[in-house]
Amino acid sequence: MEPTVLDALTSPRRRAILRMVWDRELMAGEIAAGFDVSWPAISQNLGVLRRAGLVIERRAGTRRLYHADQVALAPVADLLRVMWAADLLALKDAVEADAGRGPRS
Amino acid sequence: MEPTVLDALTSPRRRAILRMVWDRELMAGEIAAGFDVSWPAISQNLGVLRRAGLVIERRAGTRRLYHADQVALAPVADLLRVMWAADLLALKDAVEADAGRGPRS
DNA sequence: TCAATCCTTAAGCTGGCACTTAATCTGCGT
DNA sequence: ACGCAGATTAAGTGCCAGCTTAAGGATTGA
Repeated sequence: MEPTVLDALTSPRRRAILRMVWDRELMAGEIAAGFDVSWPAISQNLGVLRRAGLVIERRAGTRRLYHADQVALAPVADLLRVMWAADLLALKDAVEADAGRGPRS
Repeated sequence: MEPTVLDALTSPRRRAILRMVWDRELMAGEIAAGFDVSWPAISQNLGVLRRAGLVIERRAGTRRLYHADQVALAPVADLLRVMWAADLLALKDAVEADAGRGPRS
């Protein structure tokens, strides 16, 4: 029932979130502002990351602050670098495919 | 359109196939016999692995032989070890969840 | 060329996952 | 107590990856 580390990492969105909080602590709202999807969507993804043990939640008043758990992430740090590189390629491909709708080069 | 290395590795089934042909060459039929899904399902997964450049196909008569491309796999070998370990855990959890239907311990 | 074997490709179905909107919760200020 | 801001939880929708069955090559042997 609880999501595994791999479950959490298979989503590009969650990898992007993880990169945002890699070396700093951010409010849920700040994280959500970085994407053009709804707040609840980000909240749900944060929940997956938290239950998988990849991020740590800290409450401060009405706010919830998140940051990557470096210890838990150490074994998959290399994996993440590979995936982030792949994410950039996928983004590049998507942009080019979209440009394909316009004037052909 | 062509599947990426990561696309190929996200599927537990494909990781299992990859492990089968890690250090030996097997016929498509032999691989399919190792799973309780249909032949075409395995063939499709082999196609993904092949287009992603992770396995090499060799034709011998009417047969098609597959084996892992060690060179292409080298950069993600560690990743695979992590994923195979996770696969074992997932299997263990699945078995325990299934046992939960029967008599409680 | 005919049939048989081995395997892939085509077409359609389905479960799961990430998203949406709406409702709810929690802590703070007044 | 009340209202508001910050965020999660609940309920429902749509899409996609992987499966199924059925049809279609490719190669060998008679």
